[in-house]
Amino acid sequence: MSGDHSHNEDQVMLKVFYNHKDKYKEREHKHKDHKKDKEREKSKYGNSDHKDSSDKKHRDKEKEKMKHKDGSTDKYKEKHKEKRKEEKSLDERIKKEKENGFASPPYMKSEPEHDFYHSPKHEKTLKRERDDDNEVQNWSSVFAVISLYVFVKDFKSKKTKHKKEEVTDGKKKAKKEPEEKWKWWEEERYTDGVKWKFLEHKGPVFAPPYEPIPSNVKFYYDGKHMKLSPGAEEVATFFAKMLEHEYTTKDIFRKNFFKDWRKEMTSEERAKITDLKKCDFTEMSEYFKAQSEARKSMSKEDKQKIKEENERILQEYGFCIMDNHKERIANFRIEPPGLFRGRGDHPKMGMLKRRIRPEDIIINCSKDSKVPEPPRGTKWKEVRHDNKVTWLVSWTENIQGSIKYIMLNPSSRIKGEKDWQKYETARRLKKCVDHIRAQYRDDWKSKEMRIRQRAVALYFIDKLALRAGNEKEEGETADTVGCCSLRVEHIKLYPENEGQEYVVEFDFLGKDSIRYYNKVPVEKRVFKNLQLFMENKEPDDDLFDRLNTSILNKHLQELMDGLTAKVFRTYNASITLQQQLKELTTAEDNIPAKILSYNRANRAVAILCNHQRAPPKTFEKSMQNLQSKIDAKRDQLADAKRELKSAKADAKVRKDEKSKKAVESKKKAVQRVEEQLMKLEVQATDREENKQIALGTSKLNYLDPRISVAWCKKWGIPVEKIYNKTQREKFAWAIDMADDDYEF
DNA sequence: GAAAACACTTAGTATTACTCAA
DNA sequence: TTGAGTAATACTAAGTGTTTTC
Repeated sequence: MSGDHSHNEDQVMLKVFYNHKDKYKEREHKHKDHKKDKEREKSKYGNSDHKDSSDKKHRDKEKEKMKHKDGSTDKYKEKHKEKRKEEKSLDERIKKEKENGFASPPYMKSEPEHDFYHSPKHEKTLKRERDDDNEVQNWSSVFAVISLYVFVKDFKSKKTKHKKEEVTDGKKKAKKEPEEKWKWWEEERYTDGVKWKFLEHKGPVFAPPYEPIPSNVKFYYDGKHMKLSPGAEEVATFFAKMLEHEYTTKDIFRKNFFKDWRKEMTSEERAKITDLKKCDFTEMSEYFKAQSEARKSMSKEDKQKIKEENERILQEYGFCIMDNHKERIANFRIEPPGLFRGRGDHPKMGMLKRRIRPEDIIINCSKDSKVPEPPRGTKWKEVRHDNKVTWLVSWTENIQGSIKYIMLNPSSRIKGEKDWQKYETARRLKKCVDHIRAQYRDDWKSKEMRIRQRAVALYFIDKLALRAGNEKEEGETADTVGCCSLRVEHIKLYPENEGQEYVVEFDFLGKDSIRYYNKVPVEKRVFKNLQLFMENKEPDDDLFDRLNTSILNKHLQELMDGLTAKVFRTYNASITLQQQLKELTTAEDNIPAKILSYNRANRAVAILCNHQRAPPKTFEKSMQNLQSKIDAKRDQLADAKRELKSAKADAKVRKDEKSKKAVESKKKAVQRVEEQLMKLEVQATDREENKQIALGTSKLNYLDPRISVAWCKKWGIPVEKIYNKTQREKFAWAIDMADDDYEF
């Protein structure tokens, strides 16, 4: 967790911040020019009392808008209006038909029958269920619908493919493109807090039971061999497996581990093993290393077998049926026992994460679904049917006492809808951000301390994309902060620094104990306020002592429906991407150069959001490799040019067709090599700039995918160059709906 | 109204799978 | 065919923000 920025990186960072600041100024300017707009906005949002009825009406209206149509998608929705009309009437028909509360489908698509996926497994289940009179009706109707309309994730299964082809052949060939994906974004959403109407799954996959190590792999205490009881041995292996890791050198880790380990020992063991330093795990560690080596060098067939088994488990447990669609589950495996690996200086690192048993598990599914079977001889803690939540399985973890969940994959409807909604909220912020900014600037002058604090904090959240900063229980987690929980010790004020006025230096550990370091010039008022907030305080006192996240969010909620601190991060990230893309993309550039521009825009966002990574272990080496490739390519280019030159000379003398052709082909060769060289150089630049910056987090969580999709469409870049397969699945909605002129 | 519980998103790292040059 | 390097995926910790409880 270094987080130490080099000078260079600081500059990059500052550059982006300055950019940001300039843009902000620009916006302010615009703001002045549009006083009328401002006035309108003001009346729209009010400025003191937000509880007046017109305001409420407005908010309700906004809410309504969000529910049914999102500004951006007007055009898009229009496209599908017709279709939906059709579907809706069907919907109603079906609703009337099924009123017994089970998985009645929202509607049925008028898809050709041959387009369905009928897994052999379903057939089986269906047959089994037919034996049960009570359920026959439910099941047959459910499956009738499912068969008509199941979202098919993977058609690769041979049987299915075969079946499908048969049917397709029997009917018209028109529907050749088979992978018809379910476009949930073309459908109505639930608006009443209901997350689903039907949910069925097979429950979690438990961690494999402990396999004792062979008796020749020994554990030594104080130099003497000691056979451990199975319970103590298992925990010992957890430590042994981590022996190479830095964790095991840390005092807290060792202390916590030892304490928990002793709890698992028999009383004899406990009496004997009193000092971790005297424990010798090396044989165990070697054994596991050898095992993983063996796994690597397994025969192809064996590897294939394992792969097939994993695939089987995935097929059985990795999917659920939610509202007539087969959806992928994200984490269907229960976390195996082990030693807790908290990040940063976590006071609980090294503690034993205990094994989760069926008795710890709460299953969530619909009443009319087939409840998953617990492993033989066990039972679930509870089975509930709560369709106001999205999780399938939950358990309480023993380190922090928090609840863990099994939920759906990001490609699922339930996650996608939420994600889409998130960006729509951010776009609504775009519409009123000028007003909000004007307001908090005004609040810097407030007579009330709490309001000034709120306004300065909000300024940081907006300008620097800081996280909200909830309070944390002391001693339970690593000491990290966000905006509202900043302490006096985390900032330094410089009336003047390196030629700039009113500079604030931030230095603190944020989420995941990643260091945030930044020097920013701020407005005089902010600076003066900060001086005031810090007066007569100790370094470990709260900077904003009259503020917390719930006060801040309550305030934001009044400014805009659905507005919270984190919306600013989404908004600023997405708007920055859009602006940077506009700024950096050059029409004349070729595709690799354009992609470099994209990555740079993405990088600007990652820097803004402080998304860091440890430089890859192989970084230097891979850079060297790339450099030697570049050198080789340069040599090749020189050769090609030489050859072209001589060919030209040759052609001048001979003046025949053959030599002219030779010149042409040499020219082309030069061009080709030049292109290759450029590609490599671009790659090197990209990689170098990316050394400590993680692009993935912002790409996945902060950047409205429609911006990227639109950019791809506009410049003719294949979307595969920007999003890999998983990302394309997650953003299928955006890829489908964004046109090249999409504006965030 | 504060604390605790809950639900869900965001985050970096470890592991695995894939790719491509030798 | 192999294995090094890289990309993708899996994993799970650590946040945010809402709801429930006391």
